Amino acid sequence: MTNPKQANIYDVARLAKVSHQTVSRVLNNNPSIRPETKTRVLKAMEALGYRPSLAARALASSKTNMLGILSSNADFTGPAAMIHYMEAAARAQGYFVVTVGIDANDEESVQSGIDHLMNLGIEGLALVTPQLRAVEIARAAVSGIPVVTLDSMYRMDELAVSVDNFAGGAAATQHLIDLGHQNIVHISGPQGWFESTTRAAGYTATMLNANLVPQIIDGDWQLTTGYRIGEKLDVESKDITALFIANDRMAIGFLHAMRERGIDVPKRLSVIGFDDLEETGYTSPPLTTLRQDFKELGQRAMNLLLAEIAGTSTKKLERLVPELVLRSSTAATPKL
Amino acid sequence: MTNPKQANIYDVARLAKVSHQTVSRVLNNNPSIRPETKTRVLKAMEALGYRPSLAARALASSKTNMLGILSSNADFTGPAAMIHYMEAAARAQGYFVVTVGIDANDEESVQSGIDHLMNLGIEGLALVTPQLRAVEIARAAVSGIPVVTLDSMYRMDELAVSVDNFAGGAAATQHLIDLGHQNIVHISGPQGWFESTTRAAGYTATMLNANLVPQIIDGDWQLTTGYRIGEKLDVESKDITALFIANDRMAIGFLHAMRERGIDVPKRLSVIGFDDLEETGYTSPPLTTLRQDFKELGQRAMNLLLAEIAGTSTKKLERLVPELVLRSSTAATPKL
DNA sequence: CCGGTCGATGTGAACGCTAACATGTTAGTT
DNA sequence: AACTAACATGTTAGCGTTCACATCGACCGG
Repeated sequence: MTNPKQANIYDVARLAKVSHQTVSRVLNNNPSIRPETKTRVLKAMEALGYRPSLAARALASSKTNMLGILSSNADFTGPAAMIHYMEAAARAQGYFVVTVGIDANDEESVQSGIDHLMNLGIEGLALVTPQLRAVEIARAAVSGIPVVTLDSMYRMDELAVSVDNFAGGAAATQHLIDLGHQNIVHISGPQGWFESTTRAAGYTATMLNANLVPQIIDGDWQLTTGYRIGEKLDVESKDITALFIANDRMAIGFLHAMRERGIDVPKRLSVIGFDDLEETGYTSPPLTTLRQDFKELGQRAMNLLLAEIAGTSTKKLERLVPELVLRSSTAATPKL
Repeated sequence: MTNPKQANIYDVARLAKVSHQTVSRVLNNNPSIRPETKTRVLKAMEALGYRPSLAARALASSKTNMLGILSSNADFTGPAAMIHYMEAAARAQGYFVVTVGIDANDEESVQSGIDHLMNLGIEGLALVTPQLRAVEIARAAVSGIPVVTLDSMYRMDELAVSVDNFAGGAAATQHLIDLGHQNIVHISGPQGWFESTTRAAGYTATMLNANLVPQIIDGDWQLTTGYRIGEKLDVESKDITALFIANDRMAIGFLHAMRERGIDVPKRLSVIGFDDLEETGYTSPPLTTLRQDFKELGQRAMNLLLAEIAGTSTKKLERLVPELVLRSSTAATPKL
């Protein structure tokens, strides 16, 4: 278990009776090397327990093999799954992923996070920060390396992968309209988030298109906020029959308030959420919602970034359409 | 925006009219350097937009400034929060954190994850893998650097931070006993997990201590499993009045089943969970549970690791006691 | 007023690799 | 049989730091 000094490329070369450069060639899969020589070198490496020094490699080739992920701390579930799959995709191609968590509302925090990563010499960056402002700051602070944004608006000149939140918002709204609802309220996410504004836009467009009046209540993704809005929402006098709530966490809180108030979901009131958290299959009633595929999202984002780094990039944008998951929180309007 | 070649230490030296070594000294806060010279160098760096090359540094000093986190993919919420705070703590001390996600049930996956990190030359490793087997493999595959385990069993010779799951299991059980329950069932986590066995042990010890008979049903952390167990649990003929469920996700599923079956929680049946997920405040009824402080856990683990690396380590073990959060899913036994 | 010590800075080499070019060897062409 | 192309390998330098040691001046005590 003692550590008799890590072997280097010269030690391997000596043992294999070749030059260090040949060892380097084996390391880098240089094609012009005799199979016989290659095995000899490989064996020497094995025998010495040789591990190439990434630092030396990075220094000599100015390729760090490092990627950065900037991740905002809010809402752990979605991003966490995405990052998990992004890391796997990157590692499959030999890259290391350094994740930096930031407070997206604090510009200073975004800046220092980016600085940290730039000091590392990352070759590419993924932004898992759905807050508009954070993405702006980050993009401005970075230069010379490709940046992919997850869950953002579409800009043709930048790499981005995102759920089509507009389509999702529209689908949710249309689902309620199809059930006969007219008085449909939307509880949105906080301002400054891509998802908020796009989902709300999908809702608004669909409502207007059906000659209905959009009504939006500002939310902030929080479970408690869904609950509080549920506590005091004047369902009766306004005769609201359905709600599209911008995320499942708020919807869970809202459903709880309805239960407490004895308002029957879905008989009296239909509720549809967004995200398809695991627990939404087990709320009472189980929540109808829109599913986002975080795994797919993460993998595609990483592949986009890797392709751009490798210079084999063909497309810049990917867009995933969320899928309607029908459960028991929506039903035909009670007014029929 | 063009990149006229990154400045190096010699460029800075030339501009500041000092030797490159003096620049290096400024970089490393060497005390024996005149304040005047220091500012001059600092100014030169500023002017050139100088960024030290981590690769060169690592090569020359054999200090990579990298830490690894091995994280199993199951259950994103707890680990994700922990990792977030661990990264922040590490970054505060200038370290970079590379997180590798693994499938803890696949030995191959654990091995290759560790390999990846060892190739990087990490100076320390944190294991966020509550599966016994994964921790064993990881510890065996790593040598020469400190390793901290989160949520593990206590071994005096290793760094570890953990929630005192035994105490938590005991507290949950005692709470139910104090309410007058005698026929208390425990739904456990999967075998092979630290948390599973220790929580169950806390339950068993407390039951026996009160001269009650422990009854354990094997679970697996999954929400659906809680639901399925709830569907078919013979509450009536066995006259079960209370359950201690090893995590909140299963408890949420279980509560849902009770609702469907018309079994009143807590009047007929008391239920207590473990974790204090955010949504447990909004289940019906709100769930009594034990809270784990993931932030604290993550920070302490990282500080332990950093102290060990720095050689200023004083303690090896930290243990946090989970806190009982009283809500509405437990009540006095109906048989009084 | 001279050797010794300390503080501030400089010099050369080393870290472990890749890049660029050089060399030698084999085989194909005429 | 000589000439070249292509392959396989070797040689030298450099990537941007830190490390170990050398130097230089100023200050101190006897």
